[in-house]
Amino acid sequence: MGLRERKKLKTRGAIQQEALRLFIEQGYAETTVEQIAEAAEVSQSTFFRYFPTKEETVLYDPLDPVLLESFARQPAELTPIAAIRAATKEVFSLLSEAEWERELERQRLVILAPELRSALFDKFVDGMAMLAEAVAARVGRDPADHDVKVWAGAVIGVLLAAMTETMREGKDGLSDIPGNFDAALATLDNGLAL
Amino acid sequence: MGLRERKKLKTRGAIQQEALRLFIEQGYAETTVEQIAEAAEVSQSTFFRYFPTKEETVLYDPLDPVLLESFARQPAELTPIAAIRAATKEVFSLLSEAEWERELERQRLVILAPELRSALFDKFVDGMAMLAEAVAARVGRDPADHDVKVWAGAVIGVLLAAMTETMREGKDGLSDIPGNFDAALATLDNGLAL
DNA sequence: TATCTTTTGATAGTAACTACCACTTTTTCC
DNA sequence: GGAAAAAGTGGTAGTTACTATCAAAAGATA
Repeated sequence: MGLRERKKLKTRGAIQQEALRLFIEQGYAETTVEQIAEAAEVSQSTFFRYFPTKEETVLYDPLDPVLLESFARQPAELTPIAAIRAATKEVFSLLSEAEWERELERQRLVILAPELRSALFDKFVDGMAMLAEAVAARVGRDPADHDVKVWAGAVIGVLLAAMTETMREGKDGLSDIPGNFDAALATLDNGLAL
Repeated sequence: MGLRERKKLKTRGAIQQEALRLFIEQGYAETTVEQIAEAAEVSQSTFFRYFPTKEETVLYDPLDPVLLESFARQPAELTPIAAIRAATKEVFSLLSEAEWERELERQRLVILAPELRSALFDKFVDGMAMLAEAVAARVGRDPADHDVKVWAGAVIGVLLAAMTETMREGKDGLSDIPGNFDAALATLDNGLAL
């Protein structure tokens, strides 16, 4: 890996880290891009070269691809939903204490700042498409298949429900999205009796 | 109703109408608030007094409350999902040709403009909460009940899937969100077999 | 008519984001 | 190793959504 690429990774990391720090300290809306750029020791121009919007500094989730890969590796006997649950469990258990803290903090930020929450939409749509593709490969169907799409939609919807549930609790430091997500998936897998 | 109130309704309507017209003609991002204000013959200050953001001129959906009310009136024998399907069918059949056109146009706008799509998130979250409340009343459970929330999440997720499916088709003038939604709900009601 | 309240428009400002250009740093090729 | 090409950086000058403030106009009330 050339020097140029290493430098890029470093600046990207620095910007994101300083952004998160400032958001936590002062709040999202109260932090300007100017401040972030200054703290990361780059110009505003550079900031916008690395992140198309201020939102993206928080919204980028490095865990997504890891989760998908783990999902693909789960044994074939499991139902698709059981495979999701196993994958999330595996990935989160691999996280170090510090990474776990950082991830929870990020999720808290996303949930608490209304501007960020609304920007989440596109992430959900993208996630749904990726999920549809992954499960299609798993059960040997077309990703464009109607049932596959509906299934992915339902799973993403359940994730949304878990998020908002966490949101409502979230006065204190709990905010256990993964746990709530797992419970919700279990319910969905059991047939959604009402 | 006093003159003051009538005037307010009129300005509100004028702003929204001119906004939609301009968005369709020139695109959402290409239309400035200044243009809308000018077309509606008000100042920018007044614009922002009526609509907190530019987005809100498109995002307000007058059909939501009507749908909920219809849902509550559906016969008790129907499963909750069957009740949703019956309600949407009823409400859309009540629309005049012109209203239907206008509603489709609005939905097309929301789907096509990325800025608007991301602003949809809060609408979905709100919709999910309202749906949870409605279905809780219907089956005699607590709206905070875990199963109820998961169910509402799944339904909203399925709606999301129907929307994106429509989005992908949507090169031509089709864009039949209600139809796709109905089909997706049918699948969900049959147990999401994969 | 006189006064009190609401609505309006004008002005000035902030902050996110874009376009452009000159300058420096890294890579590539001889 | 050095020159040319490519990529990355910072600065400046915009545009636009949105906020704050205030004086003038219009409507309600008596």
